[in-house]
Amino acid sequence: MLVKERDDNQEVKTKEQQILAAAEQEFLTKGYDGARTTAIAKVAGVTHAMLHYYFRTKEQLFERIVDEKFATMSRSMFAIMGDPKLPIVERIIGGVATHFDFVAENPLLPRFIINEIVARPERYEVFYKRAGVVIETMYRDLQLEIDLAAERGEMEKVDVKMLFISIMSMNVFTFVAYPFMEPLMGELMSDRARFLSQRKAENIETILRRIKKQ
Amino acid sequence: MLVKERDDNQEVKTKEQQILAAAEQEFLTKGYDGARTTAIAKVAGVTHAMLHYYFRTKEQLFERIVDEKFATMSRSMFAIMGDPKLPIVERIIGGVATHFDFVAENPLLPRFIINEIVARPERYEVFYKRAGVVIETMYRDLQLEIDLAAERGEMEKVDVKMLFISIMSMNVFTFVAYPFMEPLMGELMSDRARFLSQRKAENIETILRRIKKQ
DNA sequence: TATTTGTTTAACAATTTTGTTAGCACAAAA
DNA sequence: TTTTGTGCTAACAAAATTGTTAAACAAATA
Repeated sequence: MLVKERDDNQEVKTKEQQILAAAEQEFLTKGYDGARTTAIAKVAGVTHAMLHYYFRTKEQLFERIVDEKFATMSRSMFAIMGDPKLPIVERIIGGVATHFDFVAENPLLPRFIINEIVARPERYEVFYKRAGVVIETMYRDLQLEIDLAAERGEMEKVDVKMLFISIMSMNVFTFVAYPFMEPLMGELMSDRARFLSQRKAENIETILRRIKKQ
Repeated sequence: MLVKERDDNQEVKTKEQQILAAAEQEFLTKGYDGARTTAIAKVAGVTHAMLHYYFRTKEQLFERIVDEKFATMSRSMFAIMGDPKLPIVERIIGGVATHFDFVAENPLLPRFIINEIVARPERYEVFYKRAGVVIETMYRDLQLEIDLAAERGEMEKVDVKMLFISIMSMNVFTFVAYPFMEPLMGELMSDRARFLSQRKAENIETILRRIKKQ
């Protein structure tokens, strides 16, 4: 009985899915150390024995979440690459916007990933082995395109990696530091949606000015 | 016997100081949940009963560290304000540089603070109450100065708060995301000191272009 | 020297958290 | 109808972690 149905034929989550959903919430907000399997079970609405029945250990449940989160984060980073069909400047600006939206949809992700990597770097060597090569190639291609555009006088000659770090900095910080900044910024951040749209425009403007020929 | 001395008359840390030093390291790297009082005691070279003798609870020991860290972070933020005697553009650029150096000296601080605030926001209402007012006044003054300079055509008219967020974003991200980025960036980040100096220049350049009149 | 005060340790206690197990209930298969 | 397997619960077990205490010891003080 993998998919449960109610009388009215609406699909309902299986217990396993309920546990996964609760675990995602708990791990993303509190991290591995702060998360409690009993709390996860409670939120999921099952006994904690149930949790161990399905996932055996906290560690294994955590891995399920971590794997998915790393995959999501990889996709978000590739979003910065932008649409290869566009001219380079629009491509970069489109990349900033797409990346911003990606992080906006997963605002808890960056802090979670960074904390994880600091806590147990060894664990993610596999991830880096695969990602490193892919990224290096994509960087080379993009750098080539930028250098050509720069020679044509269409933009400033910049280092792709540095540019990427700047883009990630501004987009990620917006969400990671939100809880810290919000009470300090008064009016500006009181309306979250409004602030985010302003911030997105600001990040785009900042990057645009960085790559514009002066 | 508050200050211990050795035969050779060199000063040695008291047990209390040893515990505090070890606790700072443990809490900054692992956070409250990940930290273990036994591990702190071990690093400090004392029994864990000793730790409880001096600080009674993990909570109280943590508060000692947290208070100091929040003070340090406040100072780092005021660094962005720059030197009021300088012309506004130099003042801002100087602020970026000083803030960068500040974070460089406390690379573990931002992640620690953010994690703390996410974990228990209530606890820091006091901090925000005090900081909020001070910051609001300083913002107003700076914004005034910027608006005047903009009217004189010396710089672009920008929102101070947005500018501050951009500055913090780029400077803080450099250090917070370092462990995550380093294995992805190959050559660029293999020499930490070299990378940091390049990154500092890049952050300054980015902010400079943001406020330059076009 | 005797007394007091503060420091240290070892052993223990309490609590929290994770993980296990025996067995019940129920549905599908034989 | 019996059997088999799965989902599930309650109660228990184990481990890790924090916190306490009594007593030994050392240092300062009267």
